Amino acid sequence: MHVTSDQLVASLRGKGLRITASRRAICRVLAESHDEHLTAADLGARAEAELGKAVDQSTIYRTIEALELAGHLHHVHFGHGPGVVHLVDEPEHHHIVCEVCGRTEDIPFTEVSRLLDGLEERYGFRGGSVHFALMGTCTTCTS
Amino acid sequence: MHVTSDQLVASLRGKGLRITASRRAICRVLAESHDEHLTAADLGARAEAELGKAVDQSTIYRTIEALELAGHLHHVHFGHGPGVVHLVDEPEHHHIVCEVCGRTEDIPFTEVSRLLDGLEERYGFRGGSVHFALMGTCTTCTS
DNA sequence: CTCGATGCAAAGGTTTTGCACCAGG
DNA sequence: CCTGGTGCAAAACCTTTGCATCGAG
Repeated sequence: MHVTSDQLVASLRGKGLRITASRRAICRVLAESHDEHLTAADLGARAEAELGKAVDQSTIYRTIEALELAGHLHHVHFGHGPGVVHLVDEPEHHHIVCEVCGRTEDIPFTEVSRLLDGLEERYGFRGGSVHFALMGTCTTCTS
Repeated sequence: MHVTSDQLVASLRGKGLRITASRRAICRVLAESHDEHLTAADLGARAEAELGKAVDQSTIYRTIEALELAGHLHHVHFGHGPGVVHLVDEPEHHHIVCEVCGRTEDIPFTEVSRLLDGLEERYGFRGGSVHFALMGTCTTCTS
């Protein structure tokens, strides 16, 4: 099962952080869009819609930071432009992005773990971050 | 052998582009530092040193763009912060970056090509871009 | 009551762009 | 000459920060 808004809220509270209406809205948006990749701007817009009042961008970024520190959020770069954020429930995945059409796809982390094991042996490098997407070209655009 | 400054200049000229003292200096800097990864700022500073006069940042970026379009330059992101640029002579390589200490290393492209072949089969995705480094942790920092 | 969260505004760092002028071919 | 390159300045873009105030616990 996926992380719920309440679990996120509880986790923040457990860390001694305070829960406000804005944070609750942000958590709700994230829980509702666990399968999407939202920019800070997206997240802000949806939270404002849920809440019916403005949420400052600094609040968005600071809440993202809090959730990231709490281990609930990853933020990832898909190319140039804004970073995106998604919950770290469900199996860890990596991202591939077509540089031509911009299409993105999630791939199971196990697909890349073999490569990363090789790198560890040969280069003393434990690659584990999905912070940047893999860039390339999808077959449609390869034609 | 590595690309020379003259070859870069000739290539630009061949595309109908014009050669100025600034561009010549930029090409010379790039040819001299084929094994380094330079930010636009680095490149500008060195070009100014070679030339003994100021080169505007917009000129740097526009020349980078021209060389990239001509297929001579890759620009790569090693994490947050400025992108870096390097010539695409010599065997293609990928980059690994330790997220903790910031150490970077080049790895032969063949190390990752097996992974990418698998992705192509299973996801219809030809990964070929080295636009983003692989992020992870080096053994020193894993301890 | 205290300390964390918020909003506002401003700065930060990198890259892009508009525009008038200059100069390569 | 004509088109592309240059410098300058400003904007664009995303993110971070300082500070006074608010409000959760």
